[in-house]
Amino acid sequence: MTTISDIARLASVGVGTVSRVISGKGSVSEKTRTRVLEVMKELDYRPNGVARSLASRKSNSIGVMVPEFQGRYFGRLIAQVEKFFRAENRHILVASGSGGATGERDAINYLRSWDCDGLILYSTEMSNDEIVCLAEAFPNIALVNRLVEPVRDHCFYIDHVAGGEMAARRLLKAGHGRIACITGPMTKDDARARQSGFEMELTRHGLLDLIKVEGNYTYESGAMCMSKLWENRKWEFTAIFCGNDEMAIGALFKLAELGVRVPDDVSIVGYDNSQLSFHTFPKLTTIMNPVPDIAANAANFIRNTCYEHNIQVKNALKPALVERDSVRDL
Amino acid sequence: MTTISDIARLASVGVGTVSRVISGKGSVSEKTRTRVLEVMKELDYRPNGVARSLASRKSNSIGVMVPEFQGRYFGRLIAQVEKFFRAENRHILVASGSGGATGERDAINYLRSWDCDGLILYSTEMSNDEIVCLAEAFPNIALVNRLVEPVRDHCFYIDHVAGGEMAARRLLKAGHGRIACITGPMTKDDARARQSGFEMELTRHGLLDLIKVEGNYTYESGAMCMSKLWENRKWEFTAIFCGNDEMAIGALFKLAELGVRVPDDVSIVGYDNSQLSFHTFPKLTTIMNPVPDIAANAANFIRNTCYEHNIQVKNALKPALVERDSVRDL
DNA sequence: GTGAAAGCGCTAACAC
DNA sequence: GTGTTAGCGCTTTCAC
Repeated sequence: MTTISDIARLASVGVGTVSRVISGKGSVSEKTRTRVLEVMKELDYRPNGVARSLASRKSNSIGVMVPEFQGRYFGRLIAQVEKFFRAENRHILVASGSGGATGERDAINYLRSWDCDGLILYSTEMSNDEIVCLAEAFPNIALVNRLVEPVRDHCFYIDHVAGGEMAARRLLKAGHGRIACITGPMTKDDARARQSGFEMELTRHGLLDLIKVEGNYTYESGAMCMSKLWENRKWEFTAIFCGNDEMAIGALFKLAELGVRVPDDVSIVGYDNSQLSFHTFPKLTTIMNPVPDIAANAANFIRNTCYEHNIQVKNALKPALVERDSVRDL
Repeated sequence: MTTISDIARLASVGVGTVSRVISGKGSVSEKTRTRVLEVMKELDYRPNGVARSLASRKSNSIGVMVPEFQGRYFGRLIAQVEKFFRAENRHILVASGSGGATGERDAINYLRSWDCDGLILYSTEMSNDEIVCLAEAFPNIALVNRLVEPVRDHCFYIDHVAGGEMAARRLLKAGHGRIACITGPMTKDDARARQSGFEMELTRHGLLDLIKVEGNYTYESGAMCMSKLWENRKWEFTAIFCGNDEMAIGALFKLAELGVRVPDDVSIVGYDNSQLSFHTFPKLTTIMNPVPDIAANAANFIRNTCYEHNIQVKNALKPALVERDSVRDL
């Protein structure tokens, strides 16, 4: 392996000089600079990042922790964050917190042990207290898709109440008055927020009753809830709001089996704008998670705290309605 | 930040001893060991991975390069690889080669600069020559989803010819005799292999002519090719083989618009077993990419070369048919 | 079983 | 402008 002193020796300069041409900091005469560069090229020299990081106490890399690598959502998040940092020649370290709080803790420890300058965390399992502790010990931290009150400046989250309201407004606008809901698991903050935004908006328009079934965000549960809704429907609904797209697609599938046409017989609004929602028939009207916004704001927050930027950031990001073909105007 | 010498001082031992209890190598008396462990816990000591890596010339982490983070495929690959290494307390570094050969080179250089013990690469843009060069300079390398002849031991790829044959056999078994194809881009090795396997199997059964249109693997192109096929169909086909699921779903969508029923009027076989294929109506019969196999074999290859394992690995992995609802038996 | 000391490849401070 | 040198936090001999 070629090291900096090999280069220094062959170029007949000191290691300090080589270091200066590598980093571009400090001044080097054009002549020496060229010579050093030549030797570097010739030997295919690649500065050792580990040593640089250790010596400078700065790794120029930021750690990203996601619950898992699968799923379109996390991929998009990672991709977006990476784009930002790659643009300024920094890198990201990715770790998955697969499997509960312990996994997440491990992943974070790993990231910290590699001297990440900053951390972007999508933690679903760790407790609020633990996160507050972490943020005290290591302030260069951005929390994604989660609001932890004591450290709200570090949080970049979606205003799901607003999202629920948007869904409701769309259905109201189309003239639907009898609406069913397939909600996400009520143990989850985001599921509750979506639903409460939805119901609040309905209430504001004088629509006080609706029927709902609780699912668990999976395709299967969507189909099952749909069956339930359909079997004992003394209550004739014309539209369904689903807590996420997967369940909406499960419902869509069940409806197709039942011979019910969407949107002719019943309208559906999903939530998440997942890739799937674009590939169904009919294409799903849904609420878009502003992943790029979240990623951008979290990344900028880290750039501010770690790399002396001074960019305005927004913590609560608004979702948006994506109009497609699953809602029919009455 | 707590360092190893802080621990040594507080536990009244030398740094060497602390190092031994951290690594578990060498012998330490039970008494000292306990004391050191206590101090470590008390100070929330986290060994610095960067320093360890530099000192030991071994990072216990392996680099993974994928073309992009989005898409189900890469997520699954990364997740699988990570599972293997996490199980033995090692970690993965992920980088995306977004944007052509340069991006891939950058990503690989980055991974190497961090002293990765081994590399698992999903390169789509770099030339064979360049890969051979790389493999000479750095032999701890596994190539995923690609066959580069001179270094075939390092390659873990799918036998797409076999996949094409499977698709053909399924359709043949159902009694289809007039078949249309929406192929992937013929510039791509895998698209050609899929198609040639398909055609070879047909030929073996005496079916010599078929109609085909070339797509580019996207949803949109699937829909467009389907239109083309449908418009000027002097040729009455009863089945379609698509080069991947995305195009198959595009075709499905177009067919639904056209009022053509699947599989009643026409059968479809896709390729890839993407998540999407499970969420369509009807569910898509398709060919499964053995991602877990690929990941496992590539990971084991690296474990053999980097970490003294001795596991049997297979280079050419066979896909499999996934039977669902888009093929009708005539 | 344990401590001291010499690096790992680099940066940064300091002399010149 | 440039070379020298002292670390960065750790592992790994090598004595004891």
